Amino acid sequence: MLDRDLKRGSTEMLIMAMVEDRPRHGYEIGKLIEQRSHGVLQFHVASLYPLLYRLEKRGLIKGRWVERAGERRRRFYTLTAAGRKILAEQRRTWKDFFAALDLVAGINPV
Amino acid sequence: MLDRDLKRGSTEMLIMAMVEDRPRHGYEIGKLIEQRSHGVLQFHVASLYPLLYRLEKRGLIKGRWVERAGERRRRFYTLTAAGRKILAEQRRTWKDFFAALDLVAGINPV
DNA sequence: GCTGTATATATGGCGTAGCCATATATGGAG
DNA sequence: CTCCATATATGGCTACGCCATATATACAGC
Repeated sequence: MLDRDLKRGSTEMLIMAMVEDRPRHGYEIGKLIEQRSHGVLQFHVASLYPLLYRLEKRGLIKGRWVERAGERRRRFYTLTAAGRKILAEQRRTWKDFFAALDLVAGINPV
Repeated sequence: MLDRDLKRGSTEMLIMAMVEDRPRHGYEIGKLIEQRSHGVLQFHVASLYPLLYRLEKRGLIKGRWVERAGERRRRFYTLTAAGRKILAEQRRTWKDFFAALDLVAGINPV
């Protein structure tokens, strides 16, 4: 099993969770996920940006370009109302999935 | 996100967990996972059998045909020593992954 | 005898998520 | 002048799990 298989389907939730409370740009999102998970979860750029475009296209996040003098342009994303709904659903789905996994395969030690 | 993406990488662990304590045949494994997870986890036959072959080829489970009068032939699988080791690793990996997911995206309610 | 359902295994082809590799560009440290 | 962190972009690949379909037997109901 490869690490990328583990992550399948969790990436959208992670991204959305990062822009839940305030706008963030792509690079920041990637770094933050890595930091907060103590390196367990890492985002490769080739996954990160296409994911952001996909989420925006589906109306779950909304991006806007911000250009400041002496800074490279950055695109900041915020969670939309639709995104908030889907995020809640995905949290629930993952929780249920893990509970089921524990029930069948016994993940948590007794 | 499709359900099949969630499951990626968990299928091997589930199969191995089912043959951890005693031999079971493919069909039984599939049904048992479905039952024990209350329908949350389902195995499609087109995933189940190739997975069993793959695990056997890698030496993680060992199968043997059992034929009894008035019964269709069935292949019973048991976990090998190598399988036991990998199963422990995968349990740990999933536990860590979920902990990280919770840390970053907040799966469990406060 | 016929039909339908549960049991049981088998496999070719498909979609797609996340990655590899690579590209472009800028600011600051040394 | 070089190197690194920052910041975004994309063509092509791999591999997992699924769809669809196939074969075969036991048993219940009529």
